[in-house]
Amino acid sequence: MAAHHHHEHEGASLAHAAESALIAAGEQWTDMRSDIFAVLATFEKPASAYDIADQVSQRRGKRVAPNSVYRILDLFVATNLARRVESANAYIANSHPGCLHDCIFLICDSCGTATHIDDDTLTMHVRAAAEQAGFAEVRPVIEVRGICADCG
Amino acid sequence: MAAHHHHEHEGASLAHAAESALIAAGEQWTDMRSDIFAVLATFEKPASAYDIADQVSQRRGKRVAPNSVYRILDLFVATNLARRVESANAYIANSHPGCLHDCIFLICDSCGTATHIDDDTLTMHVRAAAEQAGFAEVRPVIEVRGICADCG
DNA sequence: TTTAACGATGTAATGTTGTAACGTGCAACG
DNA sequence: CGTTGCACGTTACAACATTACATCGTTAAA
Repeated sequence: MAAHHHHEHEGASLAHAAESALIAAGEQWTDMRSDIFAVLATFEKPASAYDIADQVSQRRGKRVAPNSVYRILDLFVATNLARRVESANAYIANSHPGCLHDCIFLICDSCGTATHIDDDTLTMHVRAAAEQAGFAEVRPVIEVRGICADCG
Repeated sequence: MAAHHHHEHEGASLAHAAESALIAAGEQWTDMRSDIFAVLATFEKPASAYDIADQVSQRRGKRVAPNSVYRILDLFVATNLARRVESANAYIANSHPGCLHDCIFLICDSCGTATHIDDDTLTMHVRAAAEQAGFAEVRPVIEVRGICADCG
């Protein structure tokens, strides 16, 4: 089991880390992006683009179309500020933007919360298996559905 | 690396294996189920429920609603005759129904084909990591997106 | 033999998730 | 000043998925 330690941001600290990471990627940190990231970060569970659109609309007092949310979510995923949870069609803020590695999500079928694990040894094995099979530009999607400790 | 060997069915042999597995699970092997499985098995790539609905409709000369297809696909997934590819919102026939284990899918972003790998050592580690975190009734979703050897 | 129950499928409507195409506003730069 | 490029708005639509209820045929009890 590989240990992997790093600081987990939260609240304002996380927002600031996200801003820095986005700037570092040569992108702008606009009001809209800031709002979307802030809303995304408040969710306990993976949030759908539509959930986010609703919240951001409220916060701004003006309708924000899902479309716009998707655009920015895509950017966030591309720049590692957020992750897409494939098995939930939803997104989750990355609590340590700037730190790049594959991660493993555990999603509770009962309460919907997602917890996130890092195990680089494991993910490297997955990558290796895919590359062995001739795959390139490998992007692992490792998620585990189940019942969490609280719901069990 | 754990080796895992078993017979890979195809064509009529696969259909028969599927039938046996479904019967063994205490379910019926109806015409509709047979048709849906047959169509699913012809696809090279993961097939959406709507793709399958279209093909089955043609084959039967009568519209089959996506609804009906989803019902049967759910059954197939529950009984291990098929798998859902989460990152593609699509389904793929299980080439060895009756043989139960987690599997890893490699999906090409370019051509869409999915190849399937078994590595029980790897999947057991994923399970172990999830259980360690307090999860129960664990169901791993391990997929790798990338560019396959043919498209590379 | 009727009839009740059940499982499988049909039908229709609707909800959710995701994209495409194109328009507008604003700031940087010549 | 234009013009260029990026962010965002607006509309429409496509793709994926579920819900509720109806129908049909087989089985099993009365």
